[in-house]
This record gives sequence, C-alpha cells and structure tokens, in this order.
Amino acid sequence: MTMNSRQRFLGTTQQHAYVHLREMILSGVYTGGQKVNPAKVAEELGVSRMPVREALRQLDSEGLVTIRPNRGAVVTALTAADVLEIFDMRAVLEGLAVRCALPLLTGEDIEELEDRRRRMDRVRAESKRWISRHDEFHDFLCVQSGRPRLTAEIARLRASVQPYLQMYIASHPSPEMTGFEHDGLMELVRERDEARAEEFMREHIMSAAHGVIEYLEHLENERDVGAAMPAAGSTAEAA
Amino acid sequence: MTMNSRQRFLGTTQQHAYVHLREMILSGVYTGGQKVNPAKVAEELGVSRMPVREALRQLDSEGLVTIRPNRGAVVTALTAADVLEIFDMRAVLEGLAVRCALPLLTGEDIEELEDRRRRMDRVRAESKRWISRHDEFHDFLCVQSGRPRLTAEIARLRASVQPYLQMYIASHPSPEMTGFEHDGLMELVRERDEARAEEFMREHIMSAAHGVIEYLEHLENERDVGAAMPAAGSTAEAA
DNA sequence: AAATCAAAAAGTGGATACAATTATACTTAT
DNA sequence: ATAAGTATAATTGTATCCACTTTTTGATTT
Repeated sequence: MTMNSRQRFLGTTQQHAYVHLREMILSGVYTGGQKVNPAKVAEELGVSRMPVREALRQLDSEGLVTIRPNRGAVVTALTAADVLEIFDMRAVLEGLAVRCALPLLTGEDIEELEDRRRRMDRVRAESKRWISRHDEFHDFLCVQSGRPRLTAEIARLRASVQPYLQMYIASHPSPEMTGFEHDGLMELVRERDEARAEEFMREHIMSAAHGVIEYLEHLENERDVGAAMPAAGSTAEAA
Repeated sequence: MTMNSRQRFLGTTQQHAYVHLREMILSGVYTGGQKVNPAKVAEELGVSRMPVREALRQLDSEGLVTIRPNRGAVVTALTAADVLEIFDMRAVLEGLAVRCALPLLTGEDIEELEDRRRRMDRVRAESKRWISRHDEFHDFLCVQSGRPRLTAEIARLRASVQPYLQMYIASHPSPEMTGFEHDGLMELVRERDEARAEEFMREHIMSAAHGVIEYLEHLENERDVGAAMPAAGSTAEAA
C-alpha cells in the first residue's frame, strides 16, 4: 500500500521529490503557511532527505515555498497584494507573448486556436475542466510566440496562483465563465492587430484577476477583525 | 593565502557557495558553456560538494546554469535570440514597475531619483561605473513600485544578461553613454503621466538592448561561417 | 589508419552519519 | 501565576561514503 512509488518513477529521485511536492502544493493538499517536514516527505516517498532538500530549494526559487536558514521550509502563503502583483506581471508578459506570436501565426495556427476556444466554450458549465482548457488556450498562444523563456515564466506565474484560483472557484459554485472575451481576442488575432491584441490580453487577464483578488481581500478582512479583537467575545462572556 | 574564506562568511555554507558561484558567473570568470566541476569548487571554498550542489540547483532555477541529469552543470550560454527575449520581458515588466511607482512617488522620492540621475551622468565617461549607477537608478524606481516580486524578477533578468552586456561594453570602448533619455523619463515622472512613462520605459530599455543584440548576432555569424566551412581558409592556403 | 569495443577513470546522485542550530518542555525564581 | 532560564528533543545543515552513470582511454580488429 505505502509501496514506494519511487520504483515506478523514471528519472532522478530529486525530480521525483520535486514533482511530488509541486503537485501537493498546486493541488492544495499542502496549504499556504504550512511547514514542510523534509524527513516525513522523504519517508513517504521512500527516499532520503537529501533529494527532498534539493527539490525544496528549487521550489523556493520558483516561489512555491519559502526557505528560511535553519528554520525550515514553509509553503508560500500569498496575500491579496501578492496575487495582484503576480497577475499584473502575467498580464504584461502575456500581452508581450501575443504581440510576438501574432506575426508568426499561420492560418492553420489560427484555426487550431479557434478550435481550442470552442472546446473551452463547450464545457463552460464545469469550472474545473473549463479552467484547464482555458489554460491550454493561453498556453498555445504563448508557445506560438517562439519565446520559450517567456512561455515558461508565464506558466510559472500561473502555477503560483493556482491554489488561490481553485479556492475562489470552489467558493463560487458555477460562476458562469466569461468566455465571450475570447471572441474579441480572436477577432484582433485575425486582423493581426498587434497593439490592440496586446492591450486586450492585458485587460482580459486583469478582469479575470479581480474576482480572485476581491475574494482574498474579503478573507483577509474577516481574518483580521477576528484576530484583532479575540478578547471581545470572551470578555463579554466573562462579564 | 588559500585561507579558507568560509571562516569569515556569515550564514550557511550553501549561501556562501551560492554567492561565490554567482559572482564568478556574473563577473564573467566562468564563461557561457563552461562546465562547472562541483568537486573543484568545493575544494576551493573548503567545503563539501553538497552545499555546492544545492547552490547549483538554485542557480539552475534562476537560469544562470543548466543542470542535465547525470551530466553535470554548465554555465548557461545565451544566444542573441535569448538576450532579445530577456530584454523584451524586462522592458514590459519595468514599464509596469514605473506605472505602479508613479502614483506612489513622493516629492522627496522624485528628488532622490533626480539625484541618482545626476550621479549617473557625472561618470558618463567611465562605462563600468556608469552601468552600476544606471542599474541603481532603475532599481530605485522599481523598489518604489512597492512590488517586491516584480522588483526581484527584473533584477534577475538584468543579472542574467550582465556578462553579455559587459562583453559588449568591453568591445566598444567608451561608447559615450546615452544618458539624455533619462531626462525624458524624469519629465514624464514629474507630470505623473503613467501611460507615457510606461511606454517610454519600454522603448528606453529596448534601445539599450539593440547594441548588445547586434553585437551578439555579429559574433554568432562570425562563429557560424567559421564553423560551417573551416576548410575554406586552409583550402585556399593549400591551393 | 579508422572504427569499435572494453575497461578504467572521472563524475554525478543518493544515503547515512554527524554537527550545529532552533524549538520545546520543564524548572526555578520573582 | 508569570517570566526567565536551562535542559532536552527535534530539526536543519554539512560531510563522508557508496552506487550508478557517463566519459575517456587504450587495445583490438578490419
């Protein structure tokens, strides 16, 4: 049962640990602020602490965990401000990506893009699948820019907010995804209007961001008033 | 003489190794494509291979070295296309940074910025010092955006092309740095014109990029013709 | 002389062992 | 009762050791 999954895994043990931890964080099993015990993780995977440490170091560089010297690693907890910052960065970078991709897109590419947009629309009701196809749509466009570093960076930023996006979605059952925006984008793509497509992409991403950010601000406010006067209730009780 | 510099270094051995390797790469002592021998580095620093390995893993995540499983680490060698990609990313991100900083800047901040611009201009002739002060000017503006992740990412991108910038500078003795552009930026900052300041910053960064990129393309062409027909010269000689 | 293969050397990845640091629990004093 | 201090446990950081992979070298064959 706890049969060592290392056996089936191809590649180095470090990669195995990296993939495992990353999945755990992105899927929300390890939640923000939580300490990561390397010894436990190592035992779970049936490996030593060393490859786990290296995986954590890598995840730290990518922003998913935060290592403090001699004090261990914690899963990075993002504030609403952090999430805003990340979306802002993604917005300008993905704007750049469309701008670069536009002159390189063949008619075939545009057809494929249109296809993906339709596939996305088809599952508008199921938020999880829609998100996944939405990501694929965006990713396809990024890849067509012929800029691997840009594409990777955008993917990294997208991943780092993923758990928060999922929380938001979970708390807003069936928010009827706004797919129509992509029609506007497709139109600008066909017209090969670089400037307007870039601008449109920026606005599109930030409009998606607002929901998540407001949700997180709401949570933070709730938590703050709760933490600021924890004595209020008990004082009343005592009195 | 080879007195173990670890003694004087505060912090973990891993940090020591990281700082050391980073300096070596950024200063150009380790040049692009070169293999890094962890055992040698470890001995030089008077530490074991383990912290060196972790430092390399981190540098890999940051793009300064490339680790291939079972085949060691090499200093990342960037092509002209890579450098263009990085400058493009920096341009849009730093555009975002000014836009965010503008509404937050106090009169004092603007004075300080102006001060830095003057200090930069004062050493226009000495390219090394000018570069350094130029970076500080840009960094100050980034910090004022109140976006730590954005600031860090921009710094990372700037660092990754630093060796190439230095090569370019070295091969173009005293290119009479174009400081005047910053006057235009300062004007837009004072007017608090977010949109135009963002656009200006983008263009400013890309104009700085062109020199480096052309230089690298030139080098690549030279290398390519040299490699494509290495017999050409010797054939002529033989004939 | 060039190509192929085998064996050795070098190098990388991972595990265990040990040292140093931080966190926790317990005591003691105010 | 609370706070400070100390002892102990837990965790983190580093080094050494071993196994496995890649690279190099040299011998052999065509």
